[in-house]
Amino acid sequence: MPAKKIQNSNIIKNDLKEYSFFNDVYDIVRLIPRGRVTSYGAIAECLGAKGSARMVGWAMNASHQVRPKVPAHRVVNRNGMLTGKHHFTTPSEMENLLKKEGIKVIDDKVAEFKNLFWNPKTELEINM
DNA sequence: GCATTGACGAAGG
DNA sequence: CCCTTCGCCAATG
Repeated sequence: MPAKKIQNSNIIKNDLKEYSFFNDVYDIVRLIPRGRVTSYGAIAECLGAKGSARMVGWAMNASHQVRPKVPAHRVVNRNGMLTGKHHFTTPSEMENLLKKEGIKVIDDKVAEFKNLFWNPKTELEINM
């Protein structure tokens, strides 16, 4: 699959099951540059699973224990809202991490979201 | 096994 | 512009 080609990073070997989809998601998220953000749907679409944005969210859920680390805070919903903040160690952690990268967060939303949006499909120029 | 639940998103009212 | 419905599909009860 495309994402595996993007980066043959050390994929987490979940002992028995290896969910390539999850790993593909993690690989893409790891490629998001500092100070940029993307959305769940964009990642899903990039993987050819356009309608499965929720699965990306589910993958993020498990991403905390994954190594190498996954910058899950750079993934927000399509409106730039920090819908996943409650899944971090503290509700303010996600916002703090983003601010640390120079991203302004106003009212749980990424300011200038449109400009900071990093579309994996076009930025990486994946060929399916 | 069926029902419910989501860090989603598009469409319709 | 807000709300609901629906498709999506792994995980959970």
